[in-house]
Amino acid sequence: MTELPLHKKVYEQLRKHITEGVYAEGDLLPSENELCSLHNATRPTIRKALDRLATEGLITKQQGKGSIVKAQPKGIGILSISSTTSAIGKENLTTRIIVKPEIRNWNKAFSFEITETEKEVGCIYFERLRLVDNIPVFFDTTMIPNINLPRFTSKNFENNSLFSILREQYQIEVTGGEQKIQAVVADKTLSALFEIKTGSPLLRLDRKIATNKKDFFFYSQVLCNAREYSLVGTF
Amino acid sequence: MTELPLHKKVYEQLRKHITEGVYAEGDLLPSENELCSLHNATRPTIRKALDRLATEGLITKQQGKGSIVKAQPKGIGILSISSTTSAIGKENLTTRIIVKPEIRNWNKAFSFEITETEKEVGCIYFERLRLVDNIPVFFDTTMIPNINLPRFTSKNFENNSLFSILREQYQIEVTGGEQKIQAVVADKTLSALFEIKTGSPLLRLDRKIATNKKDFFFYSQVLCNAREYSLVGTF
DNA sequence: AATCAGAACTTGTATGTACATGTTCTGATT
DNA sequence: AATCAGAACATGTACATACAAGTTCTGATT
Repeated sequence: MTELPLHKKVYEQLRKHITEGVYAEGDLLPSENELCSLHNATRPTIRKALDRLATEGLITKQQGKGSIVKAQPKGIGILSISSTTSAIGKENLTTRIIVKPEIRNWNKAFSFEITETEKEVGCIYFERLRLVDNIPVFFDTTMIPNINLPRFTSKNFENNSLFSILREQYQIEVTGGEQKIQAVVADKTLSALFEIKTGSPLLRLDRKIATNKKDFFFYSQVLCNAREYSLVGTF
Repeated sequence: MTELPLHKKVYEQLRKHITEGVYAEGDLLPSENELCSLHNATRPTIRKALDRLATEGLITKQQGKGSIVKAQPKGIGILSISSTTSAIGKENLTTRIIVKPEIRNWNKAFSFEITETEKEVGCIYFERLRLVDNIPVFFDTTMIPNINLPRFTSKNFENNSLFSILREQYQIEVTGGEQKIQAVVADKTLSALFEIKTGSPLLRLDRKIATNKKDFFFYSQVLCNAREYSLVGTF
């Protein structure tokens, strides 16, 4: 267990407090100097945490006034946040495994090209359906290069998020990634999964996810019925 | 004309050099110390510029090695970048005005609520079709509160981007915003505009755009035929 | 010639300081 | 009582410094 940098700890705590409602929309966060004494840190350190919150759209900063907590986007923050669980909160989210984790050969990861090494080792493949308030909202397919993940296929993804498992059991942290977004229409299979009409519009996100392990990426494709829950992001 | 902060100037210059190809994909940027002497700045200042490039996905930083220029996303970077022009480059983009700028009453800005003040002053409304290589790719509707923008409706949007006009003639800078993304299917009107079949999938982006003028937002809805050009973003 | 320790680089984290600039409150003056 | 200058406090920018930790090159030793 490596020690988290101070500015990250401060960021995590503030973020948690904001998302959990300790500070309400429109509230002022403690001033930078107050946060300094709270965390035994100096302003540059505190400011680094606040800057990140600002670029992620959780607060706005106003010179002379302070850091103001922004309205929490009502939709699904999957564009900037890394995991579905943190995007909508655990309470209403249930998961149904459609295809259990298994080893497969692969030549491409959706619309992303993969390296020769990745092709050789194959991938761990699984499909999940995520329901919000018992309505199917996401159908996601995940492909992870089959390197150094002993006993991975036997893990249970119903109650634990993929990201937690990677972090806690394999020390793999998600550091970022890229995604492509398209609109598609539901075919027979998808309309059955989402319980919608064939021809209904769906969002498709192809994501290449980067980690703290160099050259270790994994890939996921998310199909999203964004009728009730639209995807939200800040820029 | 207010002086730009040093860290922003450094950021702008590096960004320009990267997008213009002075540094190729995979190249190392000059080290932080080299950039310090280049710009007569100190490391914290330089690092602030580099950090922004990193969070925007233009570079990755590797401890002990340096700042590596990332591959420029091939798709349309509309998710993180603010204007269509900068998203795909001027060369291939042409604009067709569907509805010329005019004053209208409004009660909502697409899926965003607006304030009483905004309702009272009305909005400047216009619709544009953007073609990439002569193929219709974007259809956007813009609504701008009708405050302090003299002679705005007579401006020409075919050759100048909205963002340039706001910046150069009204000193309004875009500072950020939020957006909601949905998938929709083309109705009769849209299928005619995009020259596609009725029922084809389209992306719909509702955007609320924040500026340096406090409480001054404007709104745009972009419908996007993302079949050939998928939307790309980093996170 | 191959190996390996270490120097010389790189970025990461954190402190301390100084002054500029915008906002809010307060108290003396009117 | 209302007004307004200024104190107090907020964030914005920038400097200088120090050490930690990862990467790469180099040269002495084997």
